Amino acid sequence: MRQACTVTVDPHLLDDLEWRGLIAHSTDLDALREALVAGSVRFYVGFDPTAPSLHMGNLLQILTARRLQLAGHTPYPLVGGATGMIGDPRDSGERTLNTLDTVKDWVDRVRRQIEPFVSFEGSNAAVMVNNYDWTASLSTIDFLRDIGKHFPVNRMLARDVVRSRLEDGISYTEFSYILLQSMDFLTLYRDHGVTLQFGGSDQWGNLTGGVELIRRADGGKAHAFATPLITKSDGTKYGKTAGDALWLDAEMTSPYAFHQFWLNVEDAKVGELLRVFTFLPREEIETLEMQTAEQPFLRAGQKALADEVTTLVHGAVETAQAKAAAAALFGTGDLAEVGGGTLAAALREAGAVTAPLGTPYVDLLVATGLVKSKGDARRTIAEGGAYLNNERVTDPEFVPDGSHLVGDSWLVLRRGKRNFAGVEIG
RNA sequence: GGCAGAUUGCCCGAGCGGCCAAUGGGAGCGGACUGUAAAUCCGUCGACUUAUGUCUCCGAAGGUUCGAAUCCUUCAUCUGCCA
Repeated sequence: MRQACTVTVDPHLLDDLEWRGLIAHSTDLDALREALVAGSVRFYVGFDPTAPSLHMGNLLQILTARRLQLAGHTPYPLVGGATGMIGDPRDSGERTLNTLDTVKDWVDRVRRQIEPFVSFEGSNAAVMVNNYDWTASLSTIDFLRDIGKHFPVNRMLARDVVRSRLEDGISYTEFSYILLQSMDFLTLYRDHGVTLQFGGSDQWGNLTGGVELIRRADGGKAHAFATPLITKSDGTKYGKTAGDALWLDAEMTSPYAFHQFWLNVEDAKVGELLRVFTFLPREEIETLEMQTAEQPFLRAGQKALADEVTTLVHGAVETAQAKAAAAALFGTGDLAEVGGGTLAAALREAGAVTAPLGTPYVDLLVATGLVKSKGDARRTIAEGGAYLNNERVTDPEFVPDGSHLVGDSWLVLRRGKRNFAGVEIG
């Protein structure tokens, strides 16, 4: 057997996953439980390079992989060099294909983002794989004979995603995606003894496709489970609208913005998010949930959540800086009383630009990116949503002068309640 | 290949020669309330400008007209039916 016997596995892993609500669907749960207790299970979870960075939804999978590894199992994180070329079908319609160069670049970036979350050492060291390696050279004939033969089209057509697309159309390319992902599982099963795959609940069809392929092709037994889709309490996705996706890349979503995102999570979701996105133990999470219910204004749950997740993704140093920045900007005290160094750091964290003294306030708003045009800036002022140094600005012609500087050379701009940006005069 | 229909601002969707920067809904943004929450209410939502002005815009390019998102031609893409 290829199972590593030197690793001790945590027998309570599945209970913990269930308590955290991480198992939305699964194949035979008892069989999975048995396997997870018997020894180190080799498992895989795939990430398609659909953007230059992974996002919040992917983080859930990465952390789940980490949980499994910490419990003694062996991760095979997969980057979709091949599947990323094809595109998973989605309800919103046919995807635009990316070029090979783009996909390759994104594959590298995605791989580097996953690496810090798993360990590549020890007897259950992670093994990074790329499905391009066994897919690129595959011949069409082999693919159709060895893989395609096991997929009844009537069943493929019955899948929800496919059915919803039949009206508007779906290309053969996207229709075939499930074959590629299923083949990945089969390949990893054959070559590496991987017997478990998990993914988001939208991947359920693809997950079971692989399990079934292993059964049909090799008569093998494999497992799969799907993690839940995390939505806001009104049922909509987080970061669904363009622009405000929560990226793991610090260049795309600053650690400050990342920390703020978690801090602003709605009360009703804090418990769920703590269970899913942090490694805090059960008792601690239950205490935080209780505090959130009884004294919601303290936002103890949100604070713990923001600190934990930001530390996981960006490290303790960045987290401390994000917190310090928030404390300086949202603090009740006078901005002038915040130390110059602290203020400067806070503003750089929140976003800062430089401009000469005498620049009209409207232009400063545009320069910081708080508004997207001068018209937008004037509108915001008219709506009463524009502030300088925490005081509302009502005059659209306002031009800050030397008397407005705080922390030596800074102007603190704010739009609405919580969007800050700094301007360094120089 | 033939015939028919579609393509509207971030999304969905009205408009079918002037009153259209373009109804309505959603998302977003701001205000009030509060806790950097949810719900609710109000406002806002192309750009420049801040004027009762200019520019860009209704798949793309041409054309008809005093005037086009609206009519015509060609092209592109999608859908359906027939080969």
